[in-house]
Amino acid sequence: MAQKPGIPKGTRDFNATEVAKRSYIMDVIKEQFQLYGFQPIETPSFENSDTLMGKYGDEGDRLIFKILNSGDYLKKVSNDVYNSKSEHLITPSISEKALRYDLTVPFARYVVQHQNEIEFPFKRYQIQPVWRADRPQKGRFREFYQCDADVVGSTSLFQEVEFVQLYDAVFTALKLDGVVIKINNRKILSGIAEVIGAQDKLIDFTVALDKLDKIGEDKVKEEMRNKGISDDGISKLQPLFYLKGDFIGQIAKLKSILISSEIGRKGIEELEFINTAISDLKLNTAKLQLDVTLARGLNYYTGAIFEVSAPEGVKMGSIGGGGRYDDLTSIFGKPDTSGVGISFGLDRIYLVLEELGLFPEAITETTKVLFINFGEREAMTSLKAVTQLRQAGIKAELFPDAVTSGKQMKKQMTYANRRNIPYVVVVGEEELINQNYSLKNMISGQQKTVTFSMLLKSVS
RNA sequence: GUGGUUGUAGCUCAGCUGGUUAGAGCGUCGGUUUGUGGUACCGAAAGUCGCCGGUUCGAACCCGGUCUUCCACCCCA
Repeated sequence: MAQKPGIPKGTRDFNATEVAKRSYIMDVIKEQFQLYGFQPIETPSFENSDTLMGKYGDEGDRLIFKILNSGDYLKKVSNDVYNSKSEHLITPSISEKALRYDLTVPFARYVVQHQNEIEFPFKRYQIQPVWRADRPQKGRFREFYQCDADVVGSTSLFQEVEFVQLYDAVFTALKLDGVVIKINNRKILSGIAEVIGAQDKLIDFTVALDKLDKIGEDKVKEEMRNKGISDDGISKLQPLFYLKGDFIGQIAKLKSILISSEIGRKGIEELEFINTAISDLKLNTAKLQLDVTLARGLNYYTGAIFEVSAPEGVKMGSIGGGGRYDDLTSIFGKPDTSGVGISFGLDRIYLVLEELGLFPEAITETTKVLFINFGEREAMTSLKAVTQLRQAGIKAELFPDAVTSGKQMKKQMTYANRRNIPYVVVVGEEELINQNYSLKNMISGQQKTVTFSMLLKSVS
């Protein structure tokens, strides 16, 4: 055998079953997006580098796939730059475009670019692939789909409330019970940083705090110390490490910690509003949980932060995330436009549904009736019946190649069996003479001779 | 980007401290059954042991590089 072809690491081929299952998830999400009033848009798979670079931090820049300029791209590079061997200098001069890294930044660009055509508040959804030059792991790919819904141009906290409901609606529709919608607020994190005198180290502080679940209290403190947060400040955090219990209880404790911080109090107020509304409106299957250690997400979140984790017992990272960003469009020249949005990780949801066996049987259903092909005359008669069945909305097909021996018959039956086609119709010489059809049920193995109207009725 | 891990037939995997013609199960194909699949029996095909190089009389096995898989970190859906 010749050298086998392959695909780049972190990418995948999808077979018919996989495509059907992925479409199922996307259709459910789309349906809910539309029920909540979101309109679809699409943006190009690659953007100008300026649009993307610097929006995700240094780490993000590293993970953006850059597209090499066309033509003799080295010719334009000055000798100084060329000899510098510095990627920071060389990359911009040989690459001016890059594959999109997420859907939020291109959306912000879209909003600014089309601001005069858009009615605000603008609610849009977008389901498209994104690319990251990451090292693959379970549930982590270099090409994957994001399903985003965002609202820009409204500061109302009802948006946050509706997004919690939307998460609940989608996962309920997917029969994925028991997902946990974790919520936090950047203002609370800012408030805490303020209280411990580490306002300038907010990012370092939150990144460390976020790891509490994973590495434990001691390591978190160690990391904070390494980042230059004072021991005095860290000791003030102590109550945070034991902040357990229900939403209201946690809020009460936070209030006492953040009493001196105006921004912290504002964050608490927002969380209370959302929780009160959700308690009143009620969720179907999801749970809303306050998690003050939740700090993931991009540097641009300013208010609410969301993350959805799979039901307990499923080993999978987050299956969704989002938050409010007050200033994203100002990077592109449109200040004072608040946005809030959420994202669904299609590929991870797929893995979770697969693991729990939650895909409906029906989605992989293919052809329902296969006609055995005995030759030209028989095939023509069969094709007439096939056409009528199709008009009646029944998936039907004729085996394209004729029987030339008994083995061919066997081959066609095997084909039907492999493809899980539940009915086979035999139209041979006998049936042609008698103007009837031999209908075989492939599950029971029973066969009967019928007229067309009986055939239609049997397979409907 | 850092550290580790994996790669043998279409698939899942054996293969002892390096030693003749590299094995199994499942699948595929053929036959028992020339108008009948899914279960049974018989038989067959199929592998430059990820790729390149090195050590050795001799390498699937040891060493180096590279690609790939999965995992941890970084970060994240």
